[in-house]
Amino acid sequence: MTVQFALAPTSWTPFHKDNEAKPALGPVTHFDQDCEIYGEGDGADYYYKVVSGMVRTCKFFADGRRQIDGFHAAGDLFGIETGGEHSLTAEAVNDCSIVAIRRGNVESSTQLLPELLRNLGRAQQHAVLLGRRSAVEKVSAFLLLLADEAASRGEAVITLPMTRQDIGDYLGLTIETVSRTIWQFERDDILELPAARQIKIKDYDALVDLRG
Amino acid sequence: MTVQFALAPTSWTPFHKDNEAKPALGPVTHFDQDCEIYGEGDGADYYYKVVSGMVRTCKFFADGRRQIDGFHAAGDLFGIETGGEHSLTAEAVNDCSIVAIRRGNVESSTQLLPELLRNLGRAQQHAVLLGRRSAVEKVSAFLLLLADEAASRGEAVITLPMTRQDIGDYLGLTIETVSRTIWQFERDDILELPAARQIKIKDYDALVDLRG
DNA sequence: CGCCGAGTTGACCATGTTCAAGGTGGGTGG
DNA sequence: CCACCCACCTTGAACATGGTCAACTCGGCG
Repeated sequence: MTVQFALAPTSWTPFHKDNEAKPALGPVTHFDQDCEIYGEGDGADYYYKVVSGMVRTCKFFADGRRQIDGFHAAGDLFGIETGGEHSLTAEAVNDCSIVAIRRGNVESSTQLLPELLRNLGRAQQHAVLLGRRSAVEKVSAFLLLLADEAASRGEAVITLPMTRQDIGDYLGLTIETVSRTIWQFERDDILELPAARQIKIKDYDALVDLRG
Repeated sequence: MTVQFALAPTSWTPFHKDNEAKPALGPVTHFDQDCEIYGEGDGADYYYKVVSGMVRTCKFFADGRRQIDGFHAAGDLFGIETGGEHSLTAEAVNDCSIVAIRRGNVESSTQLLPELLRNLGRAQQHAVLLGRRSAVEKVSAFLLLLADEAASRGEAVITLPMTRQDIGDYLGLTIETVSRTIWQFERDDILELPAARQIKIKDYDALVDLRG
């Protein structure tokens, strides 16, 4: 793994040089897998947009546990904070390209709003997913999310960018439970697993049922 | 319980008649305890602001389980949605007064933004609280939230507006577990319970420790 | 006084965690 | 091209946390 530093605000250069009321964009920066994009407590002068690849935002606890707050795919905005510093850590799930956007442009508010609403809706959905739901419900809900995304890209098979550990930390489950649950789905002829990181859904409706 | 209907959009009348660029406000409406303010699937033409009392937004499942997404106190905005309809149900935790604000005023965006950011931050915190945390960690985190709010109002004792069931559904725990955990805290001299709905924190630091 | 809903307490049990071992596959170097 | 290695994943068995079910207490209100 190549060590890389987070986007340095000092190296920021405007992308749009005309008078359009567009947000000030930094250069597209590449991050290798598992690289930190920003850390908890870093100044939140910029927010970020995924160009390609996938980013996870997460919280680390003193005992080493980790809660993944969300996965962000191409087009998603992340790192939008209420205070002056980031409350989560952002890392590259796989190799990815990111654009930094300078915060504080009031004129960008109207463009920001829809993205912000989307993030809020997702965060709420995530909370609903985590509370008082069984492993089967959590995993099937997660797979359905991925399936819908894949379908919207016209893909019939889900290719997982993230590890079982990532999934577990997102769903509040151990890797063992995630593994067992997925295996159970395969046994029940709901899924097909051509490879470890590939999932083909054979019985979509069954998953919808199991989600609860 | 008096049955009351949700704010009827048809009965909306402007509150501000001058030319100020303020959001169009509906009248302040009162809701009795446990009344529904809006339901999942209702049109989201308005969002709402709590004037007094407390509101819970929650998701109901087919099997009767309920996940509370958040509690909203005086001054809080709720019901801000990404789509055309509400994805959650809003109910009055206790008797409360609510103002409806018409959605779609572009000029209100800049006023909406900070509230939206706050809601996003809270939702993220909530997700972190729900995933892979023990009952002790969840309850202590919840009590600390309440304690800080109470302290900001200059109150030394927390007065709970919500039932144990509400707390359980917020934290993803059963009422029994909530009850046992709080009782354990009292036993450990961390809390004092003058009444069922009153909590005095005796050892704040211990709670911070337990929160993890 | 008795009822009723909210809360507490106890005993048992199920789900998911923990710990431990074994498998698999992609990449690297001989 | 094959052997090895390592990270990732899978599988199994014991265990613990919190859920379930049930009984009981408490306090407010008719």
